[in-house]
Amino acid sequence: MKSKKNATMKDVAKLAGVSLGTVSKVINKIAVTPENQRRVEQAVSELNYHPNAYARGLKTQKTGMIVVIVPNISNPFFASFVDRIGFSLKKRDLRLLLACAEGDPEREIDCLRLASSNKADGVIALTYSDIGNYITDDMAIVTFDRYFDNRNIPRVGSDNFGGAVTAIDMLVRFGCRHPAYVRYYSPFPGESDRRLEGYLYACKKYGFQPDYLNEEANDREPAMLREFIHSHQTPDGTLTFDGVFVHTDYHAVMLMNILQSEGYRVPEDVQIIGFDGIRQFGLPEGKLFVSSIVQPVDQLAEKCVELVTADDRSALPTLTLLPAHYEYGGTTRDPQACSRQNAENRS
Amino acid sequence: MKSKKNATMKDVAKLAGVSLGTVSKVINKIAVTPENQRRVEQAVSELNYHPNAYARGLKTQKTGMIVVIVPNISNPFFASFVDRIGFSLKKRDLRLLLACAEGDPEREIDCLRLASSNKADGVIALTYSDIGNYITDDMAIVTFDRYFDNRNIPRVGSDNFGGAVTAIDMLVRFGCRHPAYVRYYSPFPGESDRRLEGYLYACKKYGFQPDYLNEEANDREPAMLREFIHSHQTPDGTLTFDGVFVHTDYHAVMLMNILQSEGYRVPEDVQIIGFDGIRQFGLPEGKLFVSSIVQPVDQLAEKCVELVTADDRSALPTLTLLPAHYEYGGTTRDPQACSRQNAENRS
DNA sequence: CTGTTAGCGCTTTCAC
DNA sequence: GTGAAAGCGCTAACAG
Repeated sequence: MKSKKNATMKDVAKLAGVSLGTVSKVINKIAVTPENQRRVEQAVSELNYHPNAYARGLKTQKTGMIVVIVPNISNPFFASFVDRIGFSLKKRDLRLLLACAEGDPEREIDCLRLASSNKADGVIALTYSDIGNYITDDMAIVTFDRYFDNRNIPRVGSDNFGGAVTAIDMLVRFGCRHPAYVRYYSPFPGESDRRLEGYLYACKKYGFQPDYLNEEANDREPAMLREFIHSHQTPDGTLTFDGVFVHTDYHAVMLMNILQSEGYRVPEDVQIIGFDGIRQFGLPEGKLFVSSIVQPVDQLAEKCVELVTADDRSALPTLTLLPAHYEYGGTTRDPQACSRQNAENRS
Repeated sequence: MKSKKNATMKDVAKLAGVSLGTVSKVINKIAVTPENQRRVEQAVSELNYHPNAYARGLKTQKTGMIVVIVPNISNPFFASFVDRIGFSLKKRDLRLLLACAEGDPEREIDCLRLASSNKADGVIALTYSDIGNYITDDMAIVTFDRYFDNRNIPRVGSDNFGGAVTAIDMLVRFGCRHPAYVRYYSPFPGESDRRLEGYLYACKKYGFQPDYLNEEANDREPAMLREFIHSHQTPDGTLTFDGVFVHTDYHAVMLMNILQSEGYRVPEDVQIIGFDGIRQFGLPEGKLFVSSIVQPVDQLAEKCVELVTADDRSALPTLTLLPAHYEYGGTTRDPQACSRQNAENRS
């Protein structure tokens, strides 16, 4: 077992007393005589033989690997997305080649190349860089959320518009009459832009005056939130909004902390609903940081894998939207959830 | 560009009017005449040529890929570990093949096989399954924390003993006189077992009576914590411990929630220090969930990569321990941190 | 420095 | 069914 070179198909053939082709057939589950089948299997286990993936890949031009590009994996949403992708891939006996771009477009382009250089059979990309021009028409690629100009790349995402409408519906149901919206956006167009549209649509539906913060992601995010709060204070210190739908859970928590440090109570004075459904410690049953519109990560991942592995890529849907749902996370005056929680505490 | 087969080295050679070997040299950065260099480069870009990784791998028996095995990637500690591994790998122009075992030993063994079947050059394993017997002597493998019997597998981890001692040192410095310890452990031996030893050592050092909960991970963890609390209540409701060092941040939060639901204040009545240093939303500057002994994830990852890529594996250290440090996260009566935080809130 | 050539380990015709 | 043989695209050893 020590430093011995790996057994090759040739070795197996010799030991089994059959030809190379026969061994290959057994490995690839093609019919051979039971006798030969047995002898080959015997030799395989005796030599602890495992087919060399590279030789096989060279021949078949298939690698069994899918590149997954995400900005990073520390972000809990990306993490759970990758986690579920891995799960869906595994079901199909595929491997996950992870590429964390860390905001470096070079890195993403490099990963895209993996697909061209036959190191991977497909790419699932969740990216905020401008790599549209490096995507060649022949590669199997699916993007999450992100839209690329001039290209017919299948896109998968949550129903952001519907999710936003749900957020406002919920805030209204829980007593809000002045729901605001806060968003820091990436400069790249994607499906999550629909959250603003959903907010505006819901405002019109309820006859509310839209009131929102809509800025590009930047370093002054907390400061801007503070300013937003101050600019909505009446002389007696109360706020002109009583609920906020926030573009992401991350910013929802940021807003909550700032509101609290300014002496406002959440959810008593201001109710908050975020977006993403990020759970503490990444546990499937983990607590949400805030009440949120939860993205259906499992199904999103499965859909991405389904599309990237599709046999016929010519008939793929350009856009696939999956429903996101509201879930209580402590920052809404949700009567049902509150009573449920009390019950849990008693247990 | 559409459906055209990828250009091969042969195509490049023909277009450039040189031989295969010359092209290969250019690709592998071996000296050729400037004229040939130019012509080959020209042809390469003209044909958009990329070397086929599988053909190359077949020849060189190198793949440029490292398998990273973790239980999952939703757990923030594993996520940031993988994130940093990716970073260290990238510096060396290596790729990360991610395997989330999801507690399935079969899956881990399968990944180990990748290394044998030449699909990967090495393995970094953070695992809680019993896969020791499937590790062959010839594979480049490094484990995080986990110890395998009878095998000389390089191990990397935090200085768990030292970290535990620091935890108690800190609790004492912040006024504790009765620090307890709580731990739910995995049945597999690893370096993190040293946390208990560190606790016991520190108790002896300070002349404290050790007082701890030490159980295997199970489904009744919250219930057992509640029982632990109840069994430490004096008739007037106060607790016989005034600080708890908890084996992980995750359980530290669990304990904190239960203590609070029982009417105790953290850190006023009970101070808590966890272990791991998990940050909210995985941000490098993110808030800790609890005061904690922070594992040096960056250095741990770098060390793992360093060891797995070492040229001479015969002289590798069997164990490499990196220092973990205390960091304030709201659950200790840390005077310095409190004042710092107040300053921040004012900003 | 260059071109030629022999494989790396496997799959896949193709006659038998 | 089976075995022989021709490559997949690349690297490395060799003679020129």
